[in-house]
Amino acid sequence: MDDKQALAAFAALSQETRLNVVRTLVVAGADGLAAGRIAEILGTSPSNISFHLKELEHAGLISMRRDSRSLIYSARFDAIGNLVSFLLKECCRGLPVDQEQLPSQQA
Amino acid sequence: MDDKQALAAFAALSQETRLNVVRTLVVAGADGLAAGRIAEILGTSPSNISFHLKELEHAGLISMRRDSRSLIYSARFDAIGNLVSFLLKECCRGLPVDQEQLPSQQA
DNA sequence: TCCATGATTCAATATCCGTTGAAATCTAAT
DNA sequence: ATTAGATTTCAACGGATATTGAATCATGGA
Repeated sequence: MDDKQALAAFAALSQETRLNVVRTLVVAGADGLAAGRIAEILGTSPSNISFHLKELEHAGLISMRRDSRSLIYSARFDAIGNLVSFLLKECCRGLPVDQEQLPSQQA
Repeated sequence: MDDKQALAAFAALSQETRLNVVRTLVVAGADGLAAGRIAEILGTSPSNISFHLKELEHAGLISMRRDSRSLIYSARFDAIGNLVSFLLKECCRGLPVDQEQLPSQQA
């Protein structure tokens, strides 16, 4: 994952509705969810959810397929995993995730 | 880490200069770096780096201390670690990060 | 074909961000 | 007290982003 992809992913996740979309799709798993169902769950309008879904898709965090009239969106677990790896590699130098295991960094 | 903190952290990391600031400070370690030095390394202006440092500090990803005339900024490894944990917990259900892609502990 | 459904696109608007340069602040040395 | 150094703050501007409602597109059933 290069910088550009990571920046796009971070931007995508920095918006409340989109973060909740990703969470919802992660829970939904490989089956995914129709756009309208996501809008319903998150309590937003069709056009608004469509806007945010497009942003997430463009950032590579979710993918879409058509099933009859519905457009089904699902989480791209590989992309999310790559983002975690990016954070660890580029920003933590591979230090362990758990707070207790980190050397105390006072500043 | 709650949603608000995570959203702020993602927003902070979604900008190229700020991502590079974090990387630079992670490499610098606990000693940190003066604002002017960071600006120098990243090739940007004092006022610009000040703006971005404030954003990162507000997001909780870096912290500041004064040393004489210089303001020394350093990475908050705990916060970065918490963000990784958040991503894994909330967005991956703790699952699928390719272990082989994780960086090994570097000297 | 005609209609209903599911979703996207468009246009308008308001707000938020990032950049720039000048002015102000804060600290230390003379 | 004056000056220089390090950094922040301010105001202005342009560009990006989020929201809304109406219009449009695509699909499938009667």
